[in-house]
Amino acid sequence: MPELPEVETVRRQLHAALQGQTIQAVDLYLTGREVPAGPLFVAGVVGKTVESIDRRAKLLIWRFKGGSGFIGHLKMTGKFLLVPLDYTPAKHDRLKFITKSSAVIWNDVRKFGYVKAFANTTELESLLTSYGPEPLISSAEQLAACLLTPKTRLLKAALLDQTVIAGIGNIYADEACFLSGLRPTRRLSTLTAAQRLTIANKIKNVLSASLALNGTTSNNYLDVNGERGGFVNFLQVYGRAGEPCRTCSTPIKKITLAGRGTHYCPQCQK
DNA sequence: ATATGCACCTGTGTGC
DNA sequence: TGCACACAGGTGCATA
Repeated sequence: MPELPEVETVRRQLHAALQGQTIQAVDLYLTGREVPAGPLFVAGVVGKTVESIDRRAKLLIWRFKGGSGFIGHLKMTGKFLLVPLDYTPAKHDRLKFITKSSAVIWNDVRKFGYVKAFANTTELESLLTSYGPEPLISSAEQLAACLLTPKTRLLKAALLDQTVIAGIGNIYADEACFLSGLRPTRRLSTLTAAQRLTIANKIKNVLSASLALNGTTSNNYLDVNGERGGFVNFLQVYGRAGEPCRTCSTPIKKITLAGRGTHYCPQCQK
């Protein structure tokens, strides 16, 4: 579910809560694809001290002192929740990481998310090889250059491809297209250099603006404190099918593109 | 080499 | 109230 702003919000909160903390115990509620080699995973985590919680694309990276750690992908409904030690397990809880003063729950309704251990930096790097540049770190010029080829590709499909630019998902792809005045159905070859630079800047702008409000909760994303993201009130097109465009009042249109619900203003976006 | 469709799961909202 | 169906923030695969 979560895209870059939501994952980064969770990263910041987890990092603040866990840096320097030792994982004293782990409760494993369910073993399956989402927790590969469950007992082995638990054994690799217990007793480790958190050095940092980092992020690459939509992946959270738990780094332990000594170089090992694990990555976590929230996919559509994954959550890390910070809870008190006397917390009662809830439906869809998969893991509980227990520290001296609190605990972190890994909960995932749809089981698409996963955690996966790595033993050292080399193993971690091998898990991160196929991602494009980070949009909040890279310059607009760098991002614009990622949208040149393949020429026949749909703009929306390119934006969703994590190997092109990392971290953009369905919400921010649609929002960035609207803010750029570009239809998501445009082929890359039809974009001018100025338009590529515009959308690159809008990608950075919309991700930053959303991050400042702890992301977007349209359905069930929650941060580690169970709080909703505040950016939902500022969405221009996502989830607004049939509602008037905030700029020109034309009803927002919804189509399927790249297999995803895609929202745009037929008047403002060309 | 791209697009499409489906698969992975569960929950929720809608319309009959 | 029940039921059937569409749809959901992500990816990865098989097929066209």
